[in-house]
Amino acid sequence: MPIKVRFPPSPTGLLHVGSARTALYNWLFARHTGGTLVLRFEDTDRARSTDEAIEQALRVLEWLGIDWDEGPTRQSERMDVYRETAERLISEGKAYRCYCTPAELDEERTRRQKAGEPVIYSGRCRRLTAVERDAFEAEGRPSAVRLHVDPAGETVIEDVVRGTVRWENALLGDHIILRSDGTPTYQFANPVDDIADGITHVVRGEDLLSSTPRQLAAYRALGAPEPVFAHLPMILGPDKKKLSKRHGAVSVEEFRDRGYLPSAMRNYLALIGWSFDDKTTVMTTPELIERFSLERVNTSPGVFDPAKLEWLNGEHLRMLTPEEYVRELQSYLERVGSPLAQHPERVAEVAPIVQEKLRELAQFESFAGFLFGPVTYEDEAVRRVVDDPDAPRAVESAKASLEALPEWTAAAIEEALRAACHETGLKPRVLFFPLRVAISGRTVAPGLFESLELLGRDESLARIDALGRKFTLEG
RNA sequence: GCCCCCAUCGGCUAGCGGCCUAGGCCUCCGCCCUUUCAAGGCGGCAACACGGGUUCGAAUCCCGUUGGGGGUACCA
Repeated sequence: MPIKVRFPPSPTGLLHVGSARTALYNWLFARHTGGTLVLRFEDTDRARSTDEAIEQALRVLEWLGIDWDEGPTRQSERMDVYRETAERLISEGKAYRCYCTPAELDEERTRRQKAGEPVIYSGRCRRLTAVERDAFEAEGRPSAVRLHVDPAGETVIEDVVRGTVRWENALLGDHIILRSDGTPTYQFANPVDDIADGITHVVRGEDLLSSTPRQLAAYRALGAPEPVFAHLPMILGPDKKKLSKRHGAVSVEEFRDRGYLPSAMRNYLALIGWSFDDKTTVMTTPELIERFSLERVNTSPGVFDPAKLEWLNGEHLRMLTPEEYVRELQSYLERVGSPLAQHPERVAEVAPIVQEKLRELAQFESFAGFLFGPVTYEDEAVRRVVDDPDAPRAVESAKASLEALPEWTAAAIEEALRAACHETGLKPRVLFFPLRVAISGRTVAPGLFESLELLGRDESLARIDALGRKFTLEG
């Protein structure tokens, strides 16, 4: 039987890395097996669902390169289906109307809680006589619809990642499938759609494991074949708590905006809860698709580690061809509205000398901005030069050799500067450091010789002069 | 309270009874690359939660404890 999976986010907030990982696993599984992926928005909670959230989710999926084969559908457009299905269940005696008020339900809950009993619905309204029911209706009492869950026996699943998991049916209670306003609950809309869509594998977060028996009760009531379940371990914040907005950088778009590559994000996300073997870390997306399997998903929750993502992004940045790198960099600069985006030719010239160092494209502006316009000096960098007794000599000698240079290329510059080292007896690190600060204003920058070449002779010498004046003034 | 899940270095993980004096990656710390450095190379610190079993033999299997997580909604 062909495999069919789905990713059904509820558009009630930002799609964070946890949901993105779930989407990714479904996608990898579908692509690996040649199956089908369905995208569905579960927006039955009208109060909390927003169009903005849907648009955001779509943007994230597009950026991540996760495409789908069917949908996106919206549950809010299928309200009549859920209602009709619930009605049918009522007429078949598998569901019933419940007239209990929130206050009554609340009271029952606290009473059971105190008594140390499982907190489930008593099933009181299931036993209502026709007369009692008519009375409630006449009274105009609102009613919800509950699914009658047979308390006998147990519900057992063979979870692909967790193995056998079982629940006593007596501990389930009759849950609500249709609210009193006529809208379906997740416990109902979700299985109804999964059945309608012919979903064969339900791959989702572990937070949904406990709700599985309730959904399976719906499958049974509807006489549908059960899907295979795979509950993925949760992704936790650094405090080992469930991921939330409180944890800062967990919104996928935030990483996109800092210049992360989708391929790096996919690689990193794939590695929380899954591994290929004991050695492989860096993987391209085709490799991920080729190697992914639900059987190798592990059971324990994982902490989201931005540091490793950052490292991995550097790896993926370096895997790009020079041409690809320029394209990524230029489009990144445009997307974030960087002024440097105005100079695509310059970006193309500079890109090769930063590719080996950057971990995030967002670092580009501070790392290479000095090649686009005037320098701004970091206090720290200037101070270190001013405090260096050898600096004046270094600058003077370097300046002399550079001025005499017939040809302004990185190779010639390197040769001249190394000769200057030899003449002055200064170590390269000592002689080069003030030059780096002079042209870039920073202690951390791309390669010195390449930077000088790109900057041009006049500008380079002007900056070296400017720094020289700085320490005749301050030193 | 009740139900379910989980438990290897600071983090991600490998390990599915002997190959483990526990391997890889990130982080951190050193050293090297007669150029800073966030790049590269080399090296180092660092873990089987605890207690009982089972077994010739347990990180691996079973039970319990502890700890963490999730659910227990007319949220998803």
